[in-house]
Parts: sequence; structure tokens; C-alpha cells
Amino acid sequence: MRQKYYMTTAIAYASGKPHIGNTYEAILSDSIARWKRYEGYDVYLQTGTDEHGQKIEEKAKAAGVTPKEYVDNVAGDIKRLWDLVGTSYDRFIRTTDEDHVRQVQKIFKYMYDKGDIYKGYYEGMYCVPCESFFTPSQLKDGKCPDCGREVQPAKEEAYFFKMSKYAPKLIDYINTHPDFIKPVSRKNEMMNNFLLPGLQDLCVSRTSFKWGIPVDFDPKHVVYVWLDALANYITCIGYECGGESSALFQKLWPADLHVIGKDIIRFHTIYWPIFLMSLDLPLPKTVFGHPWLLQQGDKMSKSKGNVMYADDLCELFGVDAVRYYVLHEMPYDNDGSITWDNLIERLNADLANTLGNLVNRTVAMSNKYFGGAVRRTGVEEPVDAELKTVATGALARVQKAVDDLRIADALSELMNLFKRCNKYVDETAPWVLAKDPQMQNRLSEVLYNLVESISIGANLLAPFLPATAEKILRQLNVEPRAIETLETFGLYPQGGHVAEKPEILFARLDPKAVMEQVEALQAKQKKPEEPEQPALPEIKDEITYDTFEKLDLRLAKVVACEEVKRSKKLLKLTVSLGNEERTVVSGIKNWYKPEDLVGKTVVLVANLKPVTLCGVESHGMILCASDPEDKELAFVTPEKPLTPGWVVR
RNA sequence: CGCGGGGUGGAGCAGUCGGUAGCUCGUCGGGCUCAUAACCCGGAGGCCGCAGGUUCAAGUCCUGCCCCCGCAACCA
Repeated sequence: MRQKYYMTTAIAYASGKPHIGNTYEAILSDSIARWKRYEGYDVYLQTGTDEHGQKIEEKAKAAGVTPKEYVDNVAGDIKRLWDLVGTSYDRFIRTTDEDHVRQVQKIFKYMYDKGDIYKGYYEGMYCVPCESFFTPSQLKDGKCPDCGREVQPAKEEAYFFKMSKYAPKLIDYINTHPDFIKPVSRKNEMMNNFLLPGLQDLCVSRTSFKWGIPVDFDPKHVVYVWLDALANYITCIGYECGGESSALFQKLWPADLHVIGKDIIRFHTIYWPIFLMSLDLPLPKTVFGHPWLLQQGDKMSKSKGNVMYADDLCELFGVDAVRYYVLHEMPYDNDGSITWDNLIERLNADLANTLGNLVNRTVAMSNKYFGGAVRRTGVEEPVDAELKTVATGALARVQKAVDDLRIADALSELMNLFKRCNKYVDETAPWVLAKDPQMQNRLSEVLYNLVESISIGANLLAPFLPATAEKILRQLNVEPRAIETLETFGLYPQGGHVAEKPEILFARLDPKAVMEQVEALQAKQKKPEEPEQPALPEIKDEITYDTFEKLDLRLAKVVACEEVKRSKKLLKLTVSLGNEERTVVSGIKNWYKPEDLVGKTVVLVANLKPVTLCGVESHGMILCASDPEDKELAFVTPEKPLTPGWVVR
């Protein structure tokens, strides 16, 4: 029986259309899955969408639809993109799927009954109209960061998970299973930052919003989204909490590989294993936190109209080109980057020039010299040996790279093989052989070696660029080969015929022409987003003069100013109010240098309760005006020199 | 001294156990003509962030410092 291999992507959060960086994970996982299948594993690839949570509830409300309608739409988008790039998943789960919901409720109950989840109180500042809790640090001006209204200290009933109970066991597991967290650098991060300092119990229920899985025995609570989301890895394959799980589950669990983004490693290497321990289930073998694909220079943002989406990219370049780029440009533990220039350059250099042209010239020569017939004659030369070594050694090198989850290296290995083929063409100069009737057999052997090498390369390429591999094999007119035959040189059928006419695999891209298309695309993308941009905040609720009168605004002269060390935004100002001096901290480092401020007269909120920011006590607040995005900011100063201390009203 | 990542030819990156600093693109020159102006070969271009230290030997190990990027914390 074939050995099983269960792997998953993280499920995508269904709050909006995923950009190419998100789609990368699906492509990466798919490539690994296809490779493992090729190696002979019985692979099950799981992906899907995470559809609950406050953010989605809010987005749906803003869009004027129900949360379910909202996520149906987005999940459709995500699935479409995953399908487009060729993700060969076995199940696309949605956390709103009925079987998932039911199991999550059972799991919650099970943990509760076991005593791992207990009811407690979540303490914080509560905003009644918003029905939201905030920690003191989340507050804005001591008020609700959402609506700006007063908050009050409050306790909310909530369920907590006893993380600490399992922490020692987890630490031990991580230490004894070096493959559990990859890359290892992440392991240290988890240990040093979270596990060793001591785990806090985790709040695993919410009452502040409704869009989630209700706790069935206490329905005003919904299950914390992460407990909900993580459980998908077992619910999707038929885990039955407290009962008989499906045969599929028994076969597949524990997972062999979770492919996730580096930002959610904490959830997958701390909370998830602990939840599993609570359920008495074995832990996954490997959690791979892959880096991010970033767009350089400019951050991707909708308002700039420069977000790259998989569907646009595929339309411009083709699915395999996109797959190639993201797989190849992603280093193992550093973030990769994607830019239009790099994209075009990479595709031209590797796919069009090295690979496409190689296939093209080989097929063309076979036709030109032998009417397409490929025959091995045994007329060998020393120069053949190296080509054969590279071709037959490729499997082992690619295999090693994939085992190490270094997919970029695997592709580089394949490119090296194709480059070696191009070099071989040069070394053997078939067009010279063609002129010499004595050399016909040698020429035939040379072309055979090329066809065979390319054929080996194409088989190895298939998991990464399935459509391209298929096209190559079709041009060479051979069936895909079993993986174990790839270390044997000379299995291309004797006397086979290649296609009559070479087909262009990847056309060379003209940077100028592509950029024109890109600009058209960006213009299209930008348009509907336009109204979002200026959006001044609405005028706040009406207040009475009494309220206004409570403010004590004073003119203050800056007498000294310095940066607050260790802070990014803060300046520490010493201001004079005429009869007193005080220290005020202000978050304006981005706009002013300390020396610019000394001598200026500004407006100070003089009776604001002091707070400590980055270790410095601030007695008041300086009035500034800024645009909605805080790009520009300026002080409010008196129109002619006035005496510090005077009242502003 | 909050946590972490990083500074290597013009650009993007690799560099494991310390042992001649490599790859892709670009650039310059040459070769070739089967092929998608492609392919092959060669050259130029590096105080490997700075300063110390260990060593026969340091991009690599140790110490200090500078700069950049995430996250965290604060824009009272």
C-alpha cells in the first residue's frame, strides 16, 4: 500500500480577494503535493477558507449584505483563483460548512467537559454602543477607538483555555522533534518569545460579535476564530469528536505538513498542538512557515492600484509563468519580491530563452535533419558524458531540494539541466555535423541525447509547471515516465518521432508592451477605489458648550525638544505656559525635527490627564492638523506673536 | 539595553564544517547560425556595513558600533 501524505495550506481568510502573495501559498503547496504524488505517496491536499470573525461581520455590514452572502462571494473568488493556478486539492473546506461547524461545537464542549476550557472573565474597557472590549492601550484619547465615545471598565464573561497545562509537554515535543517547526529560526522565536516566558491562558470565546460558531451550550458566545479555523485540519477529513472518526481520518492523521505563512506560526506551533493534545490526538509532523512575497518599492495597496492578483497575472503571462515566478523567487526563509520588471526579466531569461528556445531548437533540428525521427546510434563522444550525468542526477537533486522545502532551489536545478542542454548543442554543433554525410549517426545520437535529456527534465518539471511539462512531452511525443526511470538515460523510445512543428512554449515578452497592458490594468483597478481616498472623517456627535468649556487650551512656547529614544514617532517637548513649564510627548517625529520646534508657540490642551508614553510622562497634548492619512501635518499656531499661557477659546 | 530578520560587484541573491568569493540579470568583447535578436565562451566590475579580537587562515567565529526592514509599544 502506498504511504499516505496529508498536507494542508492555511485556510484563506475570506475578508477580501487574495492577492498574489496569498495565492503563492496555494501554488507552493500544490507543487509539493504534486511532487509527493509523483514520488508515489498517496497525497491528500487540503485547502479552503476561514470565514468567521468580527472583521468579516463588519465588512459584510459595510457592503450591505449578510455575512454569509459576503463570504459566499469571497470564498467563490478564492476557490476560483486556487483553481486557476491549478491547485490540486482534495477538499476545499469552508469553515461555514455544516460538518465543520458541528465538530467545532463538539470539540469546544469536549474541552470544556475535560476542564481544559473554563468560564472566566475578560476584563477591560468596554464601549457600550460598540459592544466591544479594549485593553487600555487600545484606547484612543482614553475613549473608544472606533466611535470615540466614553468607555467604562467592565468584565465580560468568556471562556478560557488552559494553555499552561500543556506547555511543558509542548516544549518537550518541540525539543525532541527538530522537524516540527521549519525553518528552525522560527522555532527559536516561538520558544523565546512565548513558550519559555510562560503561556497565558487563551480566551477562546467572544460575545462582542455574532458571526461565528455558537457555543452550543451557551449560545451568546461564539467560538474564537482560531480555534474554529485550526480545527479545519481535522474536521475536513472526518474527525468525530468523542466518537468514531472516519476511515479517512484514521488513515490521514496526523498531518505530514502544514504549509502556512510565517505570520501565523504562533497559532500553528503553539495553540494548535495544544488543542490537539487536549483532544488526545497526535501532533502534525511539520509546520512550515513560508516567507512572504512582497511587492518592492511600493507596498501593495488598492488605492494605489498596484495590487497584483493571480488572475490578472495569469492573463498576462500564463498560469505556468506565474507559478514559475513565485516558486522561483521565494527564498527559503527570506521574503521574496515581485515587481513587473523582475517578472518580465525572469520569464524571458528562464522560460523563453533557456527552456522554450531549447525545446524549439531541438524539435526543429530533429525535423530538419531526420524528418522528426529520433534514433540512438551508439556513436558516443566524451562530451556526452557530462550531459548524461547532469540529466540522470537531476532527480536526486530536485528530490533533496523539495524534501528540504526549498522549492526555488528545485527549479534552479531544473534550469541548470536545461542550460546544460543548450551548452551541449553548442559543444556538438549539430549544424556542422549535418554537413558531413559521415557524421549522420553521430548527429542522430546527439539529437537523441538532447531529446532524452529534455524529456527527463520535463518529467521533473511537471509538479511545478504541469501544463508546460505536458506541452513539452507532447512535442517530444512521449508519455510521462515513472519517477524511478529518470535516473536511467536512454529510455526515449528508439525511432520515436517528435512533433512536426515546434510550438512556442513561452513567447519572449516585450517589456514596453507588457507595461502598457499593466498600466491599463492598473487604471481599471484604481477606478472603483477612488472614492475611498479622500474621505474626511465625519463630524462627530454634537456637544454642548458646557462640554467644550471643560477643555483648557493654552498657548505654550516650546523651550526645548528632543527625541524619545526607542520610539519611532515621539518627540519630547518642554513647553512654557508663562508661569510654569511642563513636559509633553507628541507623536510628530515624522514631520518635525526637534530643533525646528524650539521657539514656536503652539496650542496645548492643558488639563488633559497625564499619561506615560514610552517611559516619558506627558502633561498635555499639542494641537495639530493633518489630512486623513496623516501624510501632512502642521501645528496650530497663533497668527501673530502672543504671550505663552494665554487662553485659547 | 523589547523581539526578530538583514547589510556580499550596477540590480536581485547564494555562500554548509572557517580554507582561491559564486549565481542570475545588466554591461563590454568574442563565437555560432539549429533556434524565440535566441544559444555558447570570455572580460571588466567586490576594503563581503564599520572597528576591534580569536586563528597559520575570517564573508563565515567572538565583542562593540552604524544603517535598513518587519513585529511589538506608544501618535494625549
